[in-house]
Amino acid sequence: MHEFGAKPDGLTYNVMIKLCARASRKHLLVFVLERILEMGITLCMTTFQSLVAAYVGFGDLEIAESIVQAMREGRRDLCKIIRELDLEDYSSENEGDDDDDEVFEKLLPNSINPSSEPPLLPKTFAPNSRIYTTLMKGYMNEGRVSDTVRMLGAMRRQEDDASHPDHVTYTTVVSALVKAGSMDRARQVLAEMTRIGVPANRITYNILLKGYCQQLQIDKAKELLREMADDAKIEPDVVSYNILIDGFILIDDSAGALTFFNEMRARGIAPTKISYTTLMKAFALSSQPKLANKVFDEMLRDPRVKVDIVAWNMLVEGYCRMGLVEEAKRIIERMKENGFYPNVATYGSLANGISLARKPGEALLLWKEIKERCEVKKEGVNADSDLPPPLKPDEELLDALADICVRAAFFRKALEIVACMEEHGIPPNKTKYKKIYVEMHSRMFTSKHASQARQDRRRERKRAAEAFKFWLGLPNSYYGSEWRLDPMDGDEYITATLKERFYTVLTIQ
DNA sequence: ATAGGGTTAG
Repeated sequence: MHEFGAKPDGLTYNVMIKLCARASRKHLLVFVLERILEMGITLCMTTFQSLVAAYVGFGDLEIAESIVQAMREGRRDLCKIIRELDLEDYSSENEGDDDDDEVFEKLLPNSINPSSEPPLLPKTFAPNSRIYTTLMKGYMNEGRVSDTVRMLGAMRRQEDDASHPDHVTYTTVVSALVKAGSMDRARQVLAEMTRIGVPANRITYNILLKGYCQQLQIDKAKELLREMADDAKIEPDVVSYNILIDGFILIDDSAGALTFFNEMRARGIAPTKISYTTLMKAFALSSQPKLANKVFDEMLRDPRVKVDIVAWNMLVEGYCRMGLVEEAKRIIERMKENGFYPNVATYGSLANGISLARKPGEALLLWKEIKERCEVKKEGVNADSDLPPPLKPDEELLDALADICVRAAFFRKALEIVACMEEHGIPPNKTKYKKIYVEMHSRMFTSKHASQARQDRRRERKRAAEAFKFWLGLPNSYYGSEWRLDPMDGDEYITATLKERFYTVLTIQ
């Protein structure tokens, strides 16, 4: 920056706070503040605002609260306060990506050798309603409704006008109440807003609409939609309608969803990609993939919106819900041709479709594709940009695949998948797999009349089955008959990582 | 794409 003769200002560092937040560098936040002070840059309220928002984003309400409290008390040793709290729960484990270390060291050289005495604020800053509201959001995020409401009361009692609750503060309270399912109390807050002359806006109403939909009170939502237009003179927008359309899905009414989609367009409100995708969801979830496809085609034709991965996935989901694997695979080919790589949601839908269609062979193909994308290819990073981006599988996807493989007696693959689950910190549902195994395969390989040739062919599968039983903690050829069939034993006995374990087992014989 | 409190799809 200096090379270009440009000097960083307060805004620069507000961006940097956001950068630290996005890169999961909580412990660096305090050094942004210190850097601003060391460079003699004029501090402004937005910096404190950004800081509190960042800590709230990290879910660290202790530091967020302490900043607000220190500001209230007019303390100038804020950096020291934050540093000490930061130290208490410091762990480098979840502090971002090592590769970014150098960048941050350059941006915040003071973070490497922190000054022994953190700098003082040049003057004091009193919190304003924005900062209070940000802290309030922290309470809301943690479901602390009574703290949210108590905060509102405290703000009302403040002497300075800058700290009084405004429409955003009230909307945050409404949101907290709605999240807790307290629609009546939320309506009381809305009434209070009108009464005291802090009028609700479209966002407030949209939050309430969402609340009624979540409570499956679609009639109340429709009523409120009318009320906001007729009484409050706030025209519903595309978000309001998207919420209602989704509300119809929640009560299994795809026809109602379509009606509202059409009503929205009749009112001259342009659908967004979310509107289209939500309507597709209505048809996908009601086993009408062809209708979902029609919506998708209309979305393709609408120049105002761009089809994205979510829309493609919804299309795939529609076919997979019906177990139409071939159609789903064709869609996935098309999405690839259009430059979209399938993601966990795509593969998750497909895995469920394969399970429904009872085509375990498809699961093997899918697992092969997923496995290739799970492996982090260090060498390929700089070269071929054509490589699909690495995939982070989730529990739903891997569990669906493992389930299929266990049912189909693909034990080697099942072990690969559970190993992958452990690598990604997902606890495999051993109890479920054990149940499937016992119910479906416990009599496997027990036929005494099999020919020698057939027994030879089965050897490899049998070894895999034994390894799988070992992992499940079921009696197996390695531990013989002394093994008790106790659901807890397997978990307690086995301590090595799964990968080490089953590879060792497979090479014993 | 790039600070600044509250809402919508997978």
